Amino acid sequence: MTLAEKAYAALRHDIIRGELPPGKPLRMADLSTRYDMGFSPLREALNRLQAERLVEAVALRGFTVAPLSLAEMEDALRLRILIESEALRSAILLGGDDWASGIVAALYALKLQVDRRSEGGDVWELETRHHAFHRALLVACGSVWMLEFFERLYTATERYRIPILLDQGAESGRDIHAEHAAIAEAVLARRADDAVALLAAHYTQTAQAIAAKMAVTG
Amino acid sequence: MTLAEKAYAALRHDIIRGELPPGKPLRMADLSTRYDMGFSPLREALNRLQAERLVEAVALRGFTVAPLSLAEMEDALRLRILIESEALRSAILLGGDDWASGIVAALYALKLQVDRRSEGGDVWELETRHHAFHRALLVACGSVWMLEFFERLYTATERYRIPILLDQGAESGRDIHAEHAAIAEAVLARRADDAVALLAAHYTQTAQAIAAKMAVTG
DNA sequence: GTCAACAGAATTTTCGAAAATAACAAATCT
DNA sequence: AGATTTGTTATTTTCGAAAATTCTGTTGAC
Repeated sequence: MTLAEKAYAALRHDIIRGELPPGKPLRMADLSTRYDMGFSPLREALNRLQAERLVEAVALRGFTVAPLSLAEMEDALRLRILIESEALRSAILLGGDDWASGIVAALYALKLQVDRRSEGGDVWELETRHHAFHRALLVACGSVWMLEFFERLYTATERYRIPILLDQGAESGRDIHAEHAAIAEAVLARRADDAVALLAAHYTQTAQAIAAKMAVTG
Repeated sequence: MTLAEKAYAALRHDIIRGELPPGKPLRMADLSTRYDMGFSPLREALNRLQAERLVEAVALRGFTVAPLSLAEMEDALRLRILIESEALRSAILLGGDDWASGIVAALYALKLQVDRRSEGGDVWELETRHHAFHRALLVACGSVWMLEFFERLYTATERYRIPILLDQGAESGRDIHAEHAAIAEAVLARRADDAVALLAAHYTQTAQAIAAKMAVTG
């Protein structure tokens, strides 16, 4: 693994997790000491992240962490529903046994980590498995572009979900596992309309929870 | 404008236009002489293009121009229909006078260049105006993510359309201007269903023309 | 008191060379 | 003869410094 790839992974991680907060200027000198490498691999990583809209760049004035806004979050979630609905229908049509068992496995792994949460389970591992579950639903859709946009939008919305995720107690009465299980059940039974409706509802509720949170914390 | 931005624009241009053909290895030394600059700005540009899937990178083995495939083209055009249909409906709902007159202007500018084509009009200018027309249709959709994905997919499909565009004679009996005019008319009359159907048909025909061309030329 | 111009500092951008790695060819061993 | 190792070359990757640019604080004029 080259340094540039390490820099990319590390910066991406720190931005998504909120360790580098939105709007923060990313000075080359600071990054160089923080990640212990020269300018070149950092610049490469920052340019890739710029293309992904995780950082913004102004010529000769450097990079900053991309800002967050309620409007962008709602926009991204709306597009997630559009694209993932289509992808899910395709996957239900095209998916084979590997796909189906992958969903079962991902759901089970997610559940294990969900149950560990109250006793201090790693919240980032939970997030990783959540991502894996949603990807498992769509992976058989047969469209590389849909999967790419899924990843892009998931990353974008993940940044908004972090505050909720870190806020252990405030679950706002949702039973997340039940939602996931219901989606998985409908998908595995190949009830496309049900599955899409459940998935859309899942995201709409997420959007509302985020909006409520952002209204409080600013 | 920094050198890195120049490098990005030049490389992007040359790849999309096919001057750097699919699969071609992009050696740093060659690029350095070709564009007359050092490695650093080139690497930055290549990294951004990698994130846009216009070039592929393998660690320690350099960059190559991303390949083309019929399957990817059909995938991209299918997604264009999905996303642009939704964007077009939004734009028809939200668009004001600026948007509407922008469409009229873009269509007119496009027509001017189309008419110059038989007498050796610049084909790249034609392509620029074609892009501008399709963007003008959607620009009022109110979703930055949709517009971003539109640009991504337009760029991806543009590479496939180049052979057809350069092939002056072979028009396969389509009246492209009539198709654009019909779309614009339906959009301006706010007949969303008609407009979406016409746009989808426009793309489907394009996909077929590309597929036919690729079957011949390989 | 406000605005413009100017120096100095801070920062990014670019270059050229050194280091690291992979691909290739030749030589040695089984 | 075939396979494995060794050395050479080509290429990418990284670093550190120089160049270019922007920002900041101060001075001077109106």
